[in-house]
Amino acid sequence: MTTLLPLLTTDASGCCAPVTAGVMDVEDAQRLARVFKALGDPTRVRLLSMIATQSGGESCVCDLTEPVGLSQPTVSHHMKQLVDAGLVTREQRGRWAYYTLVPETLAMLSGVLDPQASRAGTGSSC
Amino acid sequence: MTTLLPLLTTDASGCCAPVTAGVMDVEDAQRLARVFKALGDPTRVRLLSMIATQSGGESCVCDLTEPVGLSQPTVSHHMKQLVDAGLVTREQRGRWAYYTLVPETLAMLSGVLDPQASRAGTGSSC
DNA sequence: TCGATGCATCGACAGATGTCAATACGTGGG
DNA sequence: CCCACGTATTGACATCTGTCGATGCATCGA
Repeated sequence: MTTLLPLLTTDASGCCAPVTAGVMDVEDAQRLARVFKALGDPTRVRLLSMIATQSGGESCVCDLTEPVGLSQPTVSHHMKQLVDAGLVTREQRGRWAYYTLVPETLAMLSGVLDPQASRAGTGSSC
Repeated sequence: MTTLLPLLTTDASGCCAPVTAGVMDVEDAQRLARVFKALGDPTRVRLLSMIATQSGGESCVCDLTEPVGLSQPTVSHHMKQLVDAGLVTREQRGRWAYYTLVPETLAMLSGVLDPQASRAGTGSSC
């Protein structure tokens, strides 16, 4: 599991290795940053919030456009960002496109950021 | 506590309120997005990782420039972003500027994203 | 079959962002 | 006091991003 505080790589490979060893590699950083970037817009945060609070845990674009106060194409654009980041999934049902959160992605991010999960590696036993 | 899955506001005010009630308000979303945006760059994620893995939990710019492979002004720029987002603190000691993680901010984000913490409000008891 | 509806894509545009070289700022040493 | 060193700031530039109106593409109902 990757954690952010140490931001250690998934494998606990090198102990007492050079500074950059044990540090998240470039690819992992890119993947993580891609997801965080999707969360880096107030509108998208609100969209996620709306989907999450919606009874049933899913929403269609038509439910989201008005409360967000932006045009339908803009909302569609944001939803695509969230889908590409793996934060929500899209399901077409009839004329409507329903979006649902991906708890696994949220849990992954939560774990990466959790300071509690980051104590390993801080030890001085080597 | 704010959680992201429901992305509910801090106060559990409205039950069975209109759709946008219980949803994170605009200001909260802006604050959150601001921090996530700081995490939305691979370089900054790596910088955080390096600081976290550094023994002592702090690093100066001179330690970060070379492993990141970018110019010193660019690293300084990124560090300012991280400071402004509340993810790290800066302490000048002699000629060097030391940066340290802010565990509280990471914990806050982790809590916001944690799907486990978001079950409240999903109930159908009203 | 045809029109209406929900959503995505396109094209355009202003503003934000990441990067660097050059320069300015502060601190410590001689 | 002045110089060297670590860092921050500035200015410039290319690229990315958020937003919209217009349009295209399915799907459903009549």
